[in-house]
Amino acid sequence: MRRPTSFDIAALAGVSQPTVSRALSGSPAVSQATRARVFEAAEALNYSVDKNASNLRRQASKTLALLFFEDPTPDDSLINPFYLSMLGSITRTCALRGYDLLISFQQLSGNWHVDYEDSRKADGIILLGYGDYLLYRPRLEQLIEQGTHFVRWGSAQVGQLGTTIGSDNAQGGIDATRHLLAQGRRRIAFIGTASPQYPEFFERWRGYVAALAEAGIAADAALQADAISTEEAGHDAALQLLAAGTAFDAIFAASDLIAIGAMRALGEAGRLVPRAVAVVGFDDLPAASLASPPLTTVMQSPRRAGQVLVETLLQRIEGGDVGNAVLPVQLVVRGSS
Amino acid sequence: MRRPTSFDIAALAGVSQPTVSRALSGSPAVSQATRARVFEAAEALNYSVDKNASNLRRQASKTLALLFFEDPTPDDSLINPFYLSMLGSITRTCALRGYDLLISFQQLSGNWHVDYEDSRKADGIILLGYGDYLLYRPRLEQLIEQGTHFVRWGSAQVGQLGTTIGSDNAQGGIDATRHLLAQGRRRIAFIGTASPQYPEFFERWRGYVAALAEAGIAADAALQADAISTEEAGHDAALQLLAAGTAFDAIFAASDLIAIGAMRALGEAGRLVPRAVAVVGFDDLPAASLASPPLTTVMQSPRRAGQVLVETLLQRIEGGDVGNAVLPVQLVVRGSS
DNA sequence: TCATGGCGGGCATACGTATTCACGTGGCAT
DNA sequence: ATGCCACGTGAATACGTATGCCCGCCATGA
Repeated sequence: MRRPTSFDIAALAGVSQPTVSRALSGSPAVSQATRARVFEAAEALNYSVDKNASNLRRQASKTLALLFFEDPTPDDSLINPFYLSMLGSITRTCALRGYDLLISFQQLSGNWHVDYEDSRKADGIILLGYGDYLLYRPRLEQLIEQGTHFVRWGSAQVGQLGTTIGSDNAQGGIDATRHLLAQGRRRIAFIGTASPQYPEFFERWRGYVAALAEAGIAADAALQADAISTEEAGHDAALQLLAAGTAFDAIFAASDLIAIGAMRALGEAGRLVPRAVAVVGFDDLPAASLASPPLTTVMQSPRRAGQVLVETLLQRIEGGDVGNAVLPVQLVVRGSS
Repeated sequence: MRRPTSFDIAALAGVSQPTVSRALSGSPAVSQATRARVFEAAEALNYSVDKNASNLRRQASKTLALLFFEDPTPDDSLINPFYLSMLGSITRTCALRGYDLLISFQQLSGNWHVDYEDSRKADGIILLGYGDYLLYRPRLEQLIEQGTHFVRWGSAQVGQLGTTIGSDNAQGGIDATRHLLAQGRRRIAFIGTASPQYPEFFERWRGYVAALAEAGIAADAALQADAISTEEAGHDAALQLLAAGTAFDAIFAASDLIAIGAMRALGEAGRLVPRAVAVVGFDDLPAASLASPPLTTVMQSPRRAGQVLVETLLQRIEGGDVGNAVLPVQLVVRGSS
């Protein structure tokens, strides 16, 4: 049997098709009695509104698109776990607001900027992912020019393109470094990157430098090693530091994965954590508390992050002129420091 | 300026609207010259096909829906990491085949079974999640009755409802247990559940029993403790085993999270891993190799799993009559055994 | 030269819902 | 009693694309 349409419901309920539409969409222009009849008929025929037709007519899809970027590991399915844990909260918030969620993984260098909202698949876009800001920027510019509704997760500092939601990375850097200083550490290494090309890491680094300055310590370039995102990179960067021979008694890693990689390297080199080297990470991944020793880290709340992202995007879609948001972070002290 | 439609392209290219449609969708009924003109015009106006209109006309959405279930932790965003790592491969395979992916988290007890394909939001559904099969079953029955296209991840044994893709859980149980036996362990505990209500765990348990039988050992009910999915449950179950006082020299845990929880409990009780108790898990989560000691486990390939799920579903949608698939597993030996 | 056939492309219409507009009916106030 | 208004509903149409059908043109063969 053919799938029922609103006409079938209309016939069964003894009203016209438009009335069916009105009744089902909760329009106040239909009486209670009629509404009840319509619902009954819809129930009987197992009817549900055809999303495509509805979207076409209304010129809106009640759908958001979530775009993940992961440039460093293009072919693998290794998404940063922190983003994955946002996913739950994003989908839930969407559902709560009656929106569906489309999801897609993208190469940063692809031409994703001309897609989802463009073809009316989504009313707005959430951008998630670390990545080289230089690659990112021109695409953001095009999105803005097109008038696409979007929000992104990143560094919510001024001068960033588009509405951006992010953790208070600088404060996190300060908290982590102060904590290490309070433990009596003085030679604190930073593994991450101090390049503004990666604004989140850059902010964390600035917090680190600021906290050192407070204690009257100048940042030492020899105590900084580059690593982007992955456990592997953290491992290699730590090895590099060890090989360079510069003494250090603590590491502030720009992410938990980096920190875990670094701890592995320290372990291989026979340097005890936290005795010889204290380690602090950033993110509070589930893996952080499972590591050994459990990793002290700066917690970002993926739940809150996801909520704010969705709420902000919806406000933008509805024409609101909302700005960036900075979310608080919190130091979680565990065994590694 | 208004968003361009196929009529605008037609006017610019000097052809009719249907020709634009044909040209863009690659119909052979349009000449190279015309096609080129159309593409040029589309490019110039920054045109892209309106998905809603296209879907409406074609009565298909070129979209799949992915439904996650997580009954044990209903309010939290803690999805089983194994499913999350499938996500990457699922979205990639979808993209490769020109499909979009809708995603949604569901309560097992909700009425998700009357939604996505029903309202033409998706052409088919992928079901992911552990969970009580008793809750699950009636919904599956309804899906089948409705003629909805779906595949699910689970135990691909006979007697399961719907097309199911799953790992070779029984073989995994056998491999893990044989491995422990080969290490000279004789008192091997099983943490998970031996209830057919959770078919995947049940299969793993059956493999465990079979391998024991091979070695002339009868399964001892005192060496079995219940735990579903979570790290917490694994921890508690292990404590329970310890408290019961029955001696054991190895644990086969039905999942990595359980194994990690169990190792934590062992650590708290001062039982050394692997010296006093060897531990083997199941899944090969990223966290498995980060645990200490690194967890020996039965690897399921999330990449392959995602691919097979999508490919199978697409075949079903295209009318193919494909059956279940059992994916091979592989034992990964690490420090915990 | 004309018939035939094939190919490229136009015309018309279908897809199913949401919305605008207009109309009828009933109640209330004058 | 009449006029006005508000409320509930129906008729018509818009949304933008895809497709069945048909036609005209050009090339080929007799």
